[in-house]
Amino acid sequence: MPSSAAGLFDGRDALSAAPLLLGAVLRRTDADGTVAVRLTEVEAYLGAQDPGSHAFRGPTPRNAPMFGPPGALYVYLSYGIHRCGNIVFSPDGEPSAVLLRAGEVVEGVDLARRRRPGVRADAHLARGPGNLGTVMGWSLDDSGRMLGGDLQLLPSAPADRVLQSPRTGVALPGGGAEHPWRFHLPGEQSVSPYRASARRRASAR
DNA sequence: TTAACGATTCGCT
DNA sequence: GCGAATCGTTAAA
Repeated sequence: MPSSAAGLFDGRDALSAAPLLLGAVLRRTDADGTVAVRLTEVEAYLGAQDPGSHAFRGPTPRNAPMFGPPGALYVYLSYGIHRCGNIVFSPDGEPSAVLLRAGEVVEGVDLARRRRPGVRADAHLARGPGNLGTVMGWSLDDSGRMLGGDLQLLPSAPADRVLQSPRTGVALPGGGAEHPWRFHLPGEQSVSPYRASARRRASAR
């Protein structure tokens, strides 16, 4: 892992690390080229005490990286289609990860546009976790991979202003106002609009 | 083996 | 702003 990011993982869980990731740049290089994204929106997920987390019910083949060492990537398939990426934190071996929800493409805009045909505004290229995954070119093979090499996290100075709100799309108890674990930068075009989960919307009626 | 359910997105109104 | 599409993952039978 890059030495510059190492301190970020020392004894920190996803909840305390999430706001620090805002403004950081994630940079991935593969056969197609390089794309880098400046993170503008993230969400924290914990373990046994967080019913909204994939790790809540213990390890499974899919969420195994969340139970592994910090500094790994956890990629999962959402709705059978979208690849969403997380960065794993795990103080004391507790599963903990930060979902990368949105960002601004700061390098490789051409490649990002090619990966998202039909998108008009560049600010929308990496808006939403599935879309961010698409421009980054995640594959399920990236799940469990450690940061480093062709996958770099470049930390930034802490943002001077961070907004906090309930997590998007999480239906279970602890996903809504009880745990406002979504963090984003103010005034960013790339931040995805908040949306309650389908289940929560239905039950709210 | 089977059925239910999304840490979502996009197109249409 | 609303609603359907879509298929892997999970838990239960």
